[in-house]
Amino acid sequence: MYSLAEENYLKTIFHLEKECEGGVSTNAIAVKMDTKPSSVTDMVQKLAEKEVLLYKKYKGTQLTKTGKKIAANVIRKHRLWEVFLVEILNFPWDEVHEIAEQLEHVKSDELISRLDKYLDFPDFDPHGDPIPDKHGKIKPSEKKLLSDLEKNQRGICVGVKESNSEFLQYLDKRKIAIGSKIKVLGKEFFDGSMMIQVGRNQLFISKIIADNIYLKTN
Amino acid sequence: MYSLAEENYLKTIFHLEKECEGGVSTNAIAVKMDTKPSSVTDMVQKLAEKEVLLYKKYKGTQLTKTGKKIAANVIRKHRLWEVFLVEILNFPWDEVHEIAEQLEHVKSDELISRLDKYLDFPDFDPHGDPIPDKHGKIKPSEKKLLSDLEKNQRGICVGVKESNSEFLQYLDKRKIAIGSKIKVLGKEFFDGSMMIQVGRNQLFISKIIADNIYLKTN
DNA sequence: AATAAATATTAGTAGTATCTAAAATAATGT
DNA sequence: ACATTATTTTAGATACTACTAATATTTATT
Ligand SMILES: [Mn+2]
Ligand SMILES: [Mn+2]
Ligand SMILES: [Mn+2]
Ligand SMILES: [Mn+2]
Repeated sequence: MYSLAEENYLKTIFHLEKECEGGVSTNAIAVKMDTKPSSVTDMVQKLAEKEVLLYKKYKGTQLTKTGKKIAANVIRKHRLWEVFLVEILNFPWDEVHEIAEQLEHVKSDELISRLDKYLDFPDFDPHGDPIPDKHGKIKPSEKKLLSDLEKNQRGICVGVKESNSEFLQYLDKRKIAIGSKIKVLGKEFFDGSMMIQVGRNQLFISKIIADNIYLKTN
Repeated sequence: MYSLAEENYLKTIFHLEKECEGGVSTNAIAVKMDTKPSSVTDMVQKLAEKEVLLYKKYKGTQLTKTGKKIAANVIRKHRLWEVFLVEILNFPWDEVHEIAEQLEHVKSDELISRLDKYLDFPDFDPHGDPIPDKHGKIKPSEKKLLSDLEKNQRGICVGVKESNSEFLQYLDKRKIAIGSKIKVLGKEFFDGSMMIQVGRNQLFISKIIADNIYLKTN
């Protein structure tokens, strides 16, 4: 059984592996977890002994198959609980992450299995992130960043990249939600800002915003 | 904010205070928490400094008003989650306690408030125990032990005293549940064993069983 | 009241998870 | 190539929780 701290490290490394190729750095983990590099070294060495990750001094770490499975399971629990909080308890989507951070560490396979069934086996969490299956497998989904679309292209919002509260409330205010139809009306060359149409409304967004919205195009 | 360990101590002492009058002994806490008396002394001294309980060396402890409130809130969360697990996720009543032991420590008032509402503000958990309100107040309920009834008295099962899995499964097998109508057909003088009627069935139970079933009589 | 037994506390140790400060290694710029 | 900077690791300290063994206190027994 893995401790809360161990689970959080595995989860963080799992997420970082998708961005950095070939070994996650100590610093990257420290930044993401808001802790000190020395603490990361300690934990990473402990986890290496438990064989959930590979570690070579000064060279960064990679999860083993076991490590990935444990991490994916924590993420599965996190996202299922988020669905529960939004769909069943009617939380706004910007308030659920913190609570799911706690719920994801509750240990009971039976609980997650029943929760999954009760929620009717959802494939995505409220922010559009895929929910791993019980074996840790994640469906690959072809989604594009809004910032990569060109003028006159259109798509449906399927997720967000960052999901901090301020950003999600920004989207709420502008009626951008999962499922919204978005069309690029114009795109500035030099700063990547855009004029877009969301439903009937037209609005202007910066590249930073466009970099954090995922669309499915057809 | 109180740690998981602290919350468990407060909860345990809260429960023990109802039985032992005038100070809960270190040993009693140790037995109930399956730990060593020396560990209890350590923790109790720490909690005394935080002023959630009163402690005099060799004299046992008593919760302060603050301590009682914290404990009651943990119990409130525990029991609400048990209702959720049984009523919503259809867990059998003998499997929910362990999971609720973990869920009770999730910190979010908003979560509990919404869960309470979603469950339609239940007054009792699946074992018949009262759910404290958000101020920590518990409705006093007049319930009697089955073992205190005499021949020909009758009542409705409203709860159980012990709720370990074996006992609850024993009750399941004999179709004794919350809401069951029970009548005492006969009672042995020397060992307190009874012949009872549950619905249409007659069955024989030992005093130990009768000591753990609560009835409401009218 | 003296002795024995039960109960409770203290002292010292250990495991977990963090931190700061110092030292080691790697990467970068001239 | 060498100096500077950034990154990473180690050493040593702290907080938390629980343990064992030794000591102190209370309670029960004769
Ligand atoms: Mn989240
Ligand atoms: Mn977490
Ligand atoms: Mn319970
Ligand atoms: Mn607990």
